[in-house]
Order: sequence, then C-alpha cells, then structure tokens
Amino acid sequence: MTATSKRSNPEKAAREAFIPVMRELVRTYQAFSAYDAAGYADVNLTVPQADVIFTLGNTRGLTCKQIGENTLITKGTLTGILDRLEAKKLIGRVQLAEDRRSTRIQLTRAGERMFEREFPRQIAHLKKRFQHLSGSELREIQHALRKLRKVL
Amino acid sequence: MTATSKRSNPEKAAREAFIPVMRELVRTYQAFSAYDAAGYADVNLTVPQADVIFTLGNTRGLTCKQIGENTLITKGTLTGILDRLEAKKLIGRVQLAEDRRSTRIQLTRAGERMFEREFPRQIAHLKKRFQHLSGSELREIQHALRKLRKVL
DNA sequence: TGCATTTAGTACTAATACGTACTATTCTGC
DNA sequence: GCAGAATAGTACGTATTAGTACTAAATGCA
Repeated sequence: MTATSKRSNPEKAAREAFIPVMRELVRTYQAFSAYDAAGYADVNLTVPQADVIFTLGNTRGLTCKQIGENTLITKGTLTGILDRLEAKKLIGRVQLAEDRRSTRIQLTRAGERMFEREFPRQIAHLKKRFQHLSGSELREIQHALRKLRKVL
Repeated sequence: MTATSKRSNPEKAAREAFIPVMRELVRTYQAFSAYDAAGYADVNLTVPQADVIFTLGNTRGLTCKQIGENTLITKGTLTGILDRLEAKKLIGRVQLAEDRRSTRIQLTRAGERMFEREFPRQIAHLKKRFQHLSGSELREIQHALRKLRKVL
C-alpha cells in the first residue's frame, strides 16, 4: 500500500452514500428532542422524569424493570431518577411480598395529578408541530423509520 | 366540565395519530446510537470525543464555536470534552493573535493518527448495517426524515 | 473617545447516562 | 434440599449534557 492510498482512506470513507441519511437521522432526532424538552420549561420535571411519570400513568404501579423496558432508561440511571421523583413526593416505592427482590413504583396522589395535567398538555404541545403532517405523511415517515430501524 | 370528561383527557391524548411516529423516531435513533457507540468499544474514545476528533480531521484547526456548530455540542459541554482530549494529547489549544477571545483547537500528530485510523474504521462499522439498504431506500428514508425535521 | 453590547471560552451545579461491582433474593438442576 | 446461576435493584466512578454566571476581548455607535 502506498502512502497516497493510505492517506486517501478518510476521504474515501467520507464519501459513503449512507452518511447523509445518518446525519439526517441525528439532526431530526435532535430537533424533536429540543422541541420536546422545551415543553417542560415551566414544569418542575426533567424529560426523563416526565417519561417515567407518563409511563406510570394509568397503571397500578410498575417494577423498575418494567419502567426501564418502556422508557429505555437503564436501571442504574433509573435509581437516581426515582430518587428525585420520590423526593418530590410524586412516586412511592413499595416492596413486593411475592418477590422481595422487586419494588413496585407507583404514582402518589400528587403524581397522578401531575400526570393528568401534564401529559395532555405535552401531547398538545407536540401536536402543534406534528399536525402539519397528513395521515399519509405520518404513515410514510413511520414506514421509512421502521425500515431503517430494522437494519440497525 | 364533568369529572368524567376531565378524567378521560389523558386517554384521549394517548390516542393521537402522531404518537407512533414519535415513538418510532426515538427507537430508531436509540438503535442507531447504540450500534454507533458499540463501534468505539475497543477505542479509547467516547462518542462525543470521537465526534470532535472526526470534525477536526482534515482541517487546520477550528474554534470552539465552529466545533459546536458542527457537532451540536454546547460550549459548556465542549470545554470538558476538550480538556479530556487535551489530557490524552490528541488535541492542542492555541490562542489566536487575530482575536484573543478565540482559541484554535487542532489535532496533534497523535490526534491525526487517531483520526486516520479510527474514522475509516467507524465508517466501515456503520456500513455493515447501512449496506442492507439500497440507494433508493436510502433516498426514501432521507426524504421522510427531512420532511419530519422540517415541521419540527 | 467612551461605553454598552456582543462574542468566545471557562467555571460551576444539577441531572442524566453507562458500566461494573455489590447485596439480597429467587430459581434451577440434580 | 442445596450449590450455582439468574434476577432486581442500588452504589459508585467517569463522562456527557444543559444552563447560568463569569472573565476577557472585540465591536458598535453616539
């Protein structure tokens, strides 16, 4: 291998056809993420905290494992998020008698009120942007995303 | 407003048509992100650190502001990432004479070697998955993502 | 010139985020 | 029924992340 071909390696890699798609995915997610986060500006909840509250809404409580599966938050991270939600008195931890390794996490009264107020508000916030897409556009985008996710 | 209609608010919100698209975007990004990160398992670089090294590759140095614009890393976060890259002797900070507020960040020799070795390797890693998509599929996905990003 | 504003970068705090190690508990195969 | 494997959650260390405050320097404009 010559010095020239070796040096041309990064340039060649940079011309791969999939790179713009990858960039677009990252930019689109970033834009969504920023707009979503802006919806919580006036609420005393971070995005992951709201994710947990919304996951617990309309359930009779879930284990950490179940919350993790729904939110994609890893268990180590979840401990801290639950600690902060517990400090805000929005959730409670209950030891299970059936399996004493597990804990049932459930909304307190205040947590339920938070869910009933903030979940519809946040969905309405997001709808302000998504409403500009038609039903067929939404289906087309979902189809494309699923195709991409399948290969990843 | 009756108690019933008030309680049905969250359920109604949960039926919005755009929610599955939103979920798919998050899942797809998550899958990409995990696969991308796995590519750095045996390299002494974190994902943001690699992002900075790759941005600096084939340039004569950039300011923090320019790096931030490219990588979408905010300036406060960038300071810490650059500190760690400087500790690894992969980048250097040079005060600019023209504008003494600015710093030129540039790869060291070791940083350049890291870029020339790891950038093509990571692109090859990602290609293993993206190669399962045809050119028209890539265009279709990029088109759909751009449409979504435009409304956000 | 003279000063308010803007710009570039760092310092600091709080909250994620991941990986590993650890404890307690339960399950499994024999 | 018991040793070993698997499971649930926490503790801890390192690295990001956003946001705010701060310093220094450059710019705009009256």
